[in-house]
Formats: sequence, structure tokens, C-alpha cells
Amino acid sequence: MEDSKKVVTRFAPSPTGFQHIGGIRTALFAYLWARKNDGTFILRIEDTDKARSVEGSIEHLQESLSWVGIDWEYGPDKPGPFGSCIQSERLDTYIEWAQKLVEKGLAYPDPYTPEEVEAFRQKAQEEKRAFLFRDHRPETFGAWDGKTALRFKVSELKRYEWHDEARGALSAGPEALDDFILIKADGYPTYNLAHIVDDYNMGVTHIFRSDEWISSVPRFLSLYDAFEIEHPVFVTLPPILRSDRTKKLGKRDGAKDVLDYRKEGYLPEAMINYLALVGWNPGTDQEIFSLQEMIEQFAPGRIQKSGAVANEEKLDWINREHIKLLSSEAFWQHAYPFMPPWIDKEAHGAALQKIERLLRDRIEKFSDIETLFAAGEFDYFFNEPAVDAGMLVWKTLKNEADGLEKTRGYLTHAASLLTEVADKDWNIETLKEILMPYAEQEGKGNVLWPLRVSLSGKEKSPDPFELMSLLGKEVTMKRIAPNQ
RNA sequence: GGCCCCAUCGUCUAACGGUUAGGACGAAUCCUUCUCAAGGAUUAAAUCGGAGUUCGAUUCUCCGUGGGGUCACCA
Repeated sequence: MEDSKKVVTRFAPSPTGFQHIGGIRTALFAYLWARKNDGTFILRIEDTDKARSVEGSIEHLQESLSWVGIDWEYGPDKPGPFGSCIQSERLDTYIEWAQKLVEKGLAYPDPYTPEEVEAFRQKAQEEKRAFLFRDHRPETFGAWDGKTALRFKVSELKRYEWHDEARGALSAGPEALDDFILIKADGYPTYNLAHIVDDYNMGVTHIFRSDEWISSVPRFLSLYDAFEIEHPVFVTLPPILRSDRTKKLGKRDGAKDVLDYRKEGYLPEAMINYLALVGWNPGTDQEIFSLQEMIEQFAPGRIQKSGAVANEEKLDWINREHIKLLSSEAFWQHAYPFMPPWIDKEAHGAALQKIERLLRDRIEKFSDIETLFAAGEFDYFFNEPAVDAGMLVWKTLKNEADGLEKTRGYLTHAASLLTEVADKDWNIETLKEILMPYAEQEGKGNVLWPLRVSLSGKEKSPDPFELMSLLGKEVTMKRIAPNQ
């Protein structure tokens, strides 16, 4: 093991459906640490519970990770020198290792039926005690035939003290130790055994996993001892809490499939930027990171200890910041799928380029484009708006009997000023020079409001100069003074 | 109930034992403005409680309190 210095991390989910942000964050931290150290990142599938396996999970998982930009040296699609990365394809190894314990007298066949064990558990619960199987350990036991469940036999009931890169010094008393199942009656290993064997065989140096595993660590340590192997460095991540803080975030609480964020038009770089900041920070005021910057700055020692609530408003803001960083080409690549179907990429290409900046300022995520168009925003760049005569009149003129007439007068005059502007001078600055003196003379609301409304048909829209410059002279004149 | 972990603005968080407890999101107000958006400025907003150690605790120790996790032939 000359290259034992090389950092190897892994993400090892079970294929029970989609991944929510909690899982992806765990994967991200493990990934960042591997990349920062020029190490290896392994994607391992822990499918040792046949009943819970969900068809298609593995593909879905790979797609989720790929979306946010996480790649792996070894995974379900890429076996390593150690063999498959799918636990159900490594069963022989677990049996082999379990056998070592049997030979040492550190494992024994479970003499009870699951029902009997359940009865013990019930009793303990009624008596408000923690259930410990070792209280029921048989005095003697026969050979293991491989057809019954195999249990680990804790031999030394002691207090364990260990170090966690994120949490510091941790410890737990012998109450935390017990005889747990190594191999189930169906021949599959439990997580307890399988992850330890695999981590060892795959050369894993750092285990990133969430908070809920802390209480199991003493049992794992007793197993490492039984195998007489060293354990990897432990890095415990804080839980991600539901917004009411009453619980860890879970699928049942509406935690979303991370790919749902893609559907909503979040950028993957924003997604991981955001996730990195839930439970970690670089110690500076920097909030916006590229993946490369995260890799450079990540350190397990700065992982937070306490649970954090994921805040989607912050995600929205981070997404906006990343949208700002997008090239025009990249922007449209993300934006097109959310544009109304009647917009034609080719035919409307010029118009689309023009409204890019307007669009960027008005969306947090790309699906907001759908909302904007559904509300009729931006429609006036592509279709002639229907203008409501009542809307045309500025509020201070509304009470006057000849308000509409006056307004039409302002529009006619403005149109006459605009006809003087040459096509080549048709830009925001010139348009302002021409119109502003008149608007200031008559009252800006009186002139600018109806101009804008006649151009957009909307009470709310970008300002009239912006609209005129984007719509061009011909369309502008037609909308302001349709009868001329 | 046993064991374990955690505790700074509403949220994410910063702070060699010495700071007016900093930043960000969100909120509010103002500026810019014909409306919207964007942008700029400003404000409000926190060290869970009690002891102890110390000249001095957000920071160290202890005790409470609160929250979370775990106690599967699930991971």
C-alpha cells in the first residue's frame, strides 16, 4: 500500500429512488475533498436491501450527479481494480470477510427468529430501555451454515474515543456497543459489514457521511478492531433540517428530487454553490463560487457542526448571480426550453437577442420566463398589443373630461417629433434628447406613460425609450400614431 | 427512557479570550423613476439560561434548558 497516502473518497447511496439536496451535498463534499487532493472519487451503490431497491435509481442517481458536475473515477458504470462498485455484485467478498470473524469466534449464527428478536425489542421498549441484543446472546452456538443470519460478537465492552475532522473529539460508552447483524438470512450483508469491507478494499481514506451515523460509529469501531484494520478518517456533516426545524429533511417532508431543480431552471453551478454553503463556508465573505474555487477552498475542518435549514430564497439569489455570469450563448441555451412554443428560434432570433438583458434582469430561475410570458410580459416584442384606451391616460388626467383627448394630443405630438429621427440615430440616447424636453414641458407622466402603454399595452413594462429602441422606428410609429 | 450530537440576527454564517459582535439572503425605508425590473444608499434584526475560571468570556469548564439523531435481518 505505497500509495495509501492518496486520498480516496466515496459517495455510497442505496438505490431507493431519487436524491434530494442532502445526499447531493454529501456527495459534493466528498467530491471536493477528492479533487482538492488530486485523489479518487468513487460512486458505490449499496443495494444490499433487495426489498427497498427501486428500479432505475442508479441511472437517476448518475444523472443527478452528472447534472451538478460531479464525476467519478469508479462507479456502477466503471468497475475498479477492486471489482464492481455495486455491492450486490460483491457478495462473495462479504461472506469471505464474515468467515474471518467466524473463525476468530467473533461472529455467531443468530439462534432467534426475527419475531423472537422483535419480542425482545418490544419488551425493552416497554421498559424504556435501549434494546441490546447482547443481553440475549446464547452461551454456545453451532457452526454457521450461511443460511441463517450471522451476528457480530462484541468482545470488548469499552468506551470508544475517536476523532472526527468536522466534529473534533467524540466518544461513546459501552452502551453503544452491541451484537449486530453482519449477514442477513438472505445471504446479503448489512451496511455495517459491507461498507467497512468495501472502504477497506477500495482504499477509501475519508468517509463523508451525515450526522445520523454518529451513534453507530462505536459499533463500526468495534468491527474495525475485530478485523484488525485501521479506520478511514471520519468527516461528519451536519443535518439539513426542515424549515420548521422539527426534523431532519427527508423525502417525506417534500424534499425535492435534485433534478426537479433542473426542471425549474436552476443552474447546476448555482445548485452546488448553494449546497456547499449549507454547512460549510470558507471563512471569508465570498458567496459566489465556481466549482474550481470550491475545490480550492474546501476544507473539512470548516464544516459546520450544527444543523442548517436550507433556504430557497438564497438559492434563488445565488442562481441569479450565476445567471449574470452566463455568456449570451449559454443564457439562451438555458432559456429557450422555457420560451413559449410559438416563438421560433430562427424567425424571432433578432428580437430575442434584443430582449436578453431585459429577461436577465427579470428572472431568478429560467422557469420564470414561462411565468413572464404567461402574464403577457414581453409578448409586445413579438405581437401587436391590444391597447386599452382607459389605460392610456395617466392617473392625474383621469379625472378630466378631456383626458383621453389630451393624451392623444401628446401622442400625436410625440410622434411628429419622432418622425424627424433618422433610422441610424434610433437609439435610447437620441430618443431621450428628442422627447424629454417635450415630456418635461407637458408633465412626464402625461407623455411618457401613454407612450409606454401604447407600445406595450401594459401598465408595467420597461421604460418607453427602451421599448422604442428595441422595437425600431417602424413599429414604434405604427403603435404610437396608428392613424398616420 | 439509555446513549450520542448540537446551540450567534427570521435564515445561512464570521469573530488567536479583548470587535461599536462582521457579512450574505430575506424585510423595511429612501434615492433613481411615467410603471415594472435592475441598480445605489440606509435601517431594523442575534451570542438559550445559570454558575465557575479569568483583569476580561460568543469563545474555556460545569449544571440546566431547548433542539436533533440513534437504539432494524434499512441504509
